[in-house]
Amino acid sequence: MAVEKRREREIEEMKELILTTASEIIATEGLDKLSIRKIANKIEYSPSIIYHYFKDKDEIIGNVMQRGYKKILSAVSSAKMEQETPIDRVKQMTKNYIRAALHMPEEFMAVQLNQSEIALKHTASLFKGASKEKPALTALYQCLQEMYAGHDVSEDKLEMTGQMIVVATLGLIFKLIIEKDIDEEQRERLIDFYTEDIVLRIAKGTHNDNYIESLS
Amino acid sequence: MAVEKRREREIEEMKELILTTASEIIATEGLDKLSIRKIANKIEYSPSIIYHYFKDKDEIIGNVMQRGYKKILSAVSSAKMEQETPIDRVKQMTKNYIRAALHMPEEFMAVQLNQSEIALKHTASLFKGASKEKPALTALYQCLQEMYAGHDVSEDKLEMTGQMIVVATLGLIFKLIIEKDIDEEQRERLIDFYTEDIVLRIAKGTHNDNYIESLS
DNA sequence: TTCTATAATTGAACACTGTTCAATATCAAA
DNA sequence: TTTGATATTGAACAGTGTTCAATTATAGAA
Repeated sequence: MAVEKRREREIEEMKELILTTASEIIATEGLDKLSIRKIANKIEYSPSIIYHYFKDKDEIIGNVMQRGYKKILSAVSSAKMEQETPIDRVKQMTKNYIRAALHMPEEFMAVQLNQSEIALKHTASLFKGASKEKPALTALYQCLQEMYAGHDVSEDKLEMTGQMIVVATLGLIFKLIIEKDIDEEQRERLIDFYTEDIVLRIAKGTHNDNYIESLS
Repeated sequence: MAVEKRREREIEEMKELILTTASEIIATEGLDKLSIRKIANKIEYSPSIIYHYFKDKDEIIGNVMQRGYKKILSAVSSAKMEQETPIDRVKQMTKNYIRAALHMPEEFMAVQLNQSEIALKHTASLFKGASKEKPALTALYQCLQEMYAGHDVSEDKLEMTGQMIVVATLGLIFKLIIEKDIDEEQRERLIDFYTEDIVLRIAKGTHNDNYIESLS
């Protein structure tokens, strides 16, 4: 019986070894340079063995992505408590999200572009009612609800607004990742302009103009 | 001499044949299923011959993408004249851009994600001063300039605002393409909400609040 | 028309890829 | 020590992009 526990642990360790090795390759050489044989070489096993621990390459990629993405999500949610007003929380969350994504560009792009089941569990969704299920959206949605508490704004519009912030942020991150040779100063200016200004423009739109004034 | 002209034409026809075949495969089976051998089979030539007309696979993909993207750009610029006010032109341009992109999702994604030289010539850029060089940005930039003609808005902020609209639009398109099983109604609602509402929220932010009022 | 130089086209090969599977090695339990 | 399970391997298959020497076709000169 004790032996079974050890085996289980060994299996977990082997999976871990494969995943971290894959992670290393992705980080240093890029996702497109990741191959089963390259992983096998690094861990000094034959390529075949990998298929005893993972169904296929996609499952490995999926797992690596999931891990990376969890880090990003935790970076976002850590902002929830730090800031006082919902507006500041939205700002902070967005900023954290962008920073975290730019720290793991390969993983981030892969998770977002991969429509595999494992990825869909973690990425934001545009489906109606998604705000209540997707972790990336719930926090944002709650902030918006706080902002407009007591004001006559339909739940529908509120959700769409949240989705638009997510979508716009994704677009900015994508562009910043793709255009990697953009100079540091311009990059910072854009991130700042986006988080300090654009996000608010989007968020503050969901109401009558008087309420805009009261928020600024 | 006349023979040279014919040869030139034949080379052009062969290139055309390769590109349209590649285009077909991409449209029906997806970019990841495109292979040199598959193109060769379809045009009933040996795979090697393709390398006499194109440097490598990337050059073929680049050319296919360029063509697709030109269609999208022309769809955008066709809106320039139709609408009266700059606001309506921005709306129309954005709508056209989204629609055109969704009609050729594979090409669009590939152009945007491919950071090859051929792609960089056509995609929007976040570089400072890019608005004056990139076709996707110039039209938008001009509308914004019109909107704020005579008002005290720095050129810098105007450009960044334009870039933010582009970036946000890209994000929406990406998400709509990736989440392909979203239902038609929600898709339309989102596109409408974005073009009719969000774009304006972003665009109208570049000024004092009084000017906002006068624009609505 | 025949010969020659040039360009088009091919087939075979190389070095990769993901994946499968029968054969082998390892090791715990009987 | 033998048995049974499982971990591990090597070889193979079918696919990929790409190169290159050998072949074929063709246009212009003799």
